Amino acid sequence: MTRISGAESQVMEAVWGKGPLAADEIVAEVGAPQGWGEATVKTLINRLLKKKALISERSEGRTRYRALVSRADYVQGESQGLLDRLFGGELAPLVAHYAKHRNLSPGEVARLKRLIESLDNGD
Amino acid sequence: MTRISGAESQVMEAVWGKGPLAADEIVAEVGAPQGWGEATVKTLINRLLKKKALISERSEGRTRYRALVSRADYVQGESQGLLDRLFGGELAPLVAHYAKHRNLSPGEVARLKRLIESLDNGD
DNA sequence: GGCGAACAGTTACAGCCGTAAATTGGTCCG
DNA sequence: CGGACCAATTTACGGCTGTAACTGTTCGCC
Repeated sequence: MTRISGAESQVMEAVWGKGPLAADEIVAEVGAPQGWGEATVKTLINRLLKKKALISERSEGRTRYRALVSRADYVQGESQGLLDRLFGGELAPLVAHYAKHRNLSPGEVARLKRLIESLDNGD
Repeated sequence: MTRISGAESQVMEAVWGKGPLAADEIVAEVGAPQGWGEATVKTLINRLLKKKALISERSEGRTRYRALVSRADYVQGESQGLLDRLFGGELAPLVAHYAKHRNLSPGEVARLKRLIESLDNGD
């Protein structure tokens, strides 16, 4: 339960995105883009196994790794921590900060607007 | 330029919040709440000096530490990283996620709505 | 059934981080 | 001038992280 680190999360993203993957598939998926060697990815996989974020299961002669923690939970923890540490746990200050320092594109503003509206009435 | 770590950021928050502080003031401000000894806080201060996030200046017989990096820059870097890693660099997915998993209070929704509107028309 | 290839898992190592003590160096008061 | 304080530097050490090589195991083919 030691927290998923940055590099490890790349591996998790691959598995979350594509379902259970074999080691060499994970290497192809994240090692290559990241410039990591095969050995490195293996280490990450094993650390994730050890911290029970992945489980290995053998099927049709290949070992595949399946996620044991959900992406939602992970994202939850990460963003919660950031929100709490930096913005008093509230969204509005984050959005304000982001708007001020990054120039939201009109498209993004529109998307946000629709989203907020849907939250406001209904659902 | 090595990035401000978690513990270090506590020290930075104190200085950002209260302006230049002396060592023992920082200890009182962050060491006590966090349960850190004086020595620990000293280490953090020194690491921050080394990475040029703080500078020490002597005035009226006391050495005070002043922030060299702005909170905005720090916050920027941190939240940018999170947004990029977890939400494709866009705000809307973060807001959506947060809404889904944390039940925005109506008050917060209203605040967001006003904020978005002000972004939309104007400035 | 043995051997090599493929694959799974283990060990390694340096750097950063949290936590802290010890040592050195500078200032100011008496 | 000599302590007393305070600041700064150095050293310590275990755990986590990024990065990687090495070893042990399994399975198919001869």
